[in-house]
Amino acid sequence: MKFFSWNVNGFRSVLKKGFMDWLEVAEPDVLSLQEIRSEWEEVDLGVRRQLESAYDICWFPARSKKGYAGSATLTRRELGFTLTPGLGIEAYDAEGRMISAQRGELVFLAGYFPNASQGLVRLPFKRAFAQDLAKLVAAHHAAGRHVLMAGDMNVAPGELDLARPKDNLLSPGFTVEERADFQGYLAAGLVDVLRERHPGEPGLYSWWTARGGARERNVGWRIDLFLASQGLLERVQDAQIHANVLGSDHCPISLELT
Amino acid sequence: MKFFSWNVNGFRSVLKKGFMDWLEVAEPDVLSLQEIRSEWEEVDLGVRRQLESAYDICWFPARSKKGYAGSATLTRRELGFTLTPGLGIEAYDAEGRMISAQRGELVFLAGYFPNASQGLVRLPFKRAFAQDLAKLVAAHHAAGRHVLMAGDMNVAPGELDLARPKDNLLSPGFTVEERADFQGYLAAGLVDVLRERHPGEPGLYSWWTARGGARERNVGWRIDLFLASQGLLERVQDAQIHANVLGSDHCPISLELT
DNA sequence: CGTGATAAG
DNA sequence: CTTAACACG
Repeated sequence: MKFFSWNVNGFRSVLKKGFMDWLEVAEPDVLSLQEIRSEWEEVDLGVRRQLESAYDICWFPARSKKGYAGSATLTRRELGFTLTPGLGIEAYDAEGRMISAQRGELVFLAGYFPNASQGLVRLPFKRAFAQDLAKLVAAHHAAGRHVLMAGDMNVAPGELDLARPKDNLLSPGFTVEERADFQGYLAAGLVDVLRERHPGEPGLYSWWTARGGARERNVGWRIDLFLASQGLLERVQDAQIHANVLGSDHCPISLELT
Repeated sequence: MKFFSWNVNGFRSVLKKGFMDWLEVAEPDVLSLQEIRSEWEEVDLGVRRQLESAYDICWFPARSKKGYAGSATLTRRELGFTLTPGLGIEAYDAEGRMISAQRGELVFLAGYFPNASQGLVRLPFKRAFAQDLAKLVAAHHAAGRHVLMAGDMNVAPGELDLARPKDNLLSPGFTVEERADFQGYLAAGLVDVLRERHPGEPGLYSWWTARGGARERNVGWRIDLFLASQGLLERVQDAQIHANVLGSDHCPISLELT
């Protein structure tokens, strides 16, 4: 079962840049999209029909602000996932942040984690979100469920996960607070799958600023992640960063489960 | 002496679409631009230097709102025009509407006349502007000066001056009020030069909506005009609409004076 | 630097 | 439909 996650920075934008071609090649069984920045009705009708023919779709745009944030989860129809938009917490759900997809004892919890923003003005919001999410993961574990958490987490877990750690100690996405909250996910029993499989390997990034050729020079951040319950690790076949896939300032990441 | 007027709908935009090439071919002696929508400092430095090498330039952007309206007048340096931004009436001058260029007994009064706007919300403003301008023209005439008035006047003088007069009797640019105010310019002693030279000729337009191929089908309006003092008419060599010149939703117009 | 909303035309 | 400002990332 191939899981993908991609912050598309505007679904209508990435559609113009070959998203459907990518989809045909990647063949995800489960796909989380972030920053869809559109209502489902605003998406090209042909695309909608094509996607609906193969996938169960939970399209979850922000209610709070048009064209802002939002996420979607698509699961291959035959897999029979149950899709639930939101965490049941209005502040996050109004921004279309997280979607649950459940199938048996597996919960796929994916979406667009808040950005701490310029001046860290949304750091408190982001921290509350992370802490609420860690509690939810712990609750799933307590109930005997496995969790696969994915998305644009807007935090680089460690120094290895961004090209310029020293320059970004106070930047949104690398503050001590954000990294501490990330540790909270691990404390809840999750594992950063890609880092687990590539300990010590630098240069593995999933986001590059659009300014000044950062992507060509691979001056990036690894902020798009798959975190898996420890009990799920033996089922992980593969975890990848598809840095060659263009169309957004983020690239897709994937994880394969038996 | 070749006078040109062109609503460029964003000077930086038209620069990308070959404005400088057009300038080299057209060789205006005097050029009024409307809807420059930029500060002079925002214009490409090479372009600024090139223009400054040949022209005296009065760049008159709106103070009231960034990227809105504004006009400019460029006169060939050797002609020795005196350039004065504004009419001395704050409400108009804050929007960078009109520039005077004087040389001997000739006053070139050009710029971007207000648009009555959706719902005619600015019709009162536009009427006040037109009436103040007519008074100014009359004053110049009383003082023995000739006036050449030009620009995007945002009014089609008569039924012949737009493709769909019946459909636009209540539209901004063709209301009875706007046409009455246009008559005020004629009452002040000005003549619509192009119409004077082509009485009864339809299809002479200078603006076409960007929506739905209006320009290809020549469904347009003649709202960019040269009006000349009666005493100036014997010096008029030529008056043209350059409908083939692209780059804006308006095309340039010109008038040649001996 | 790019996406999308918005105001204005 | 297009320009430009703006918010956000």
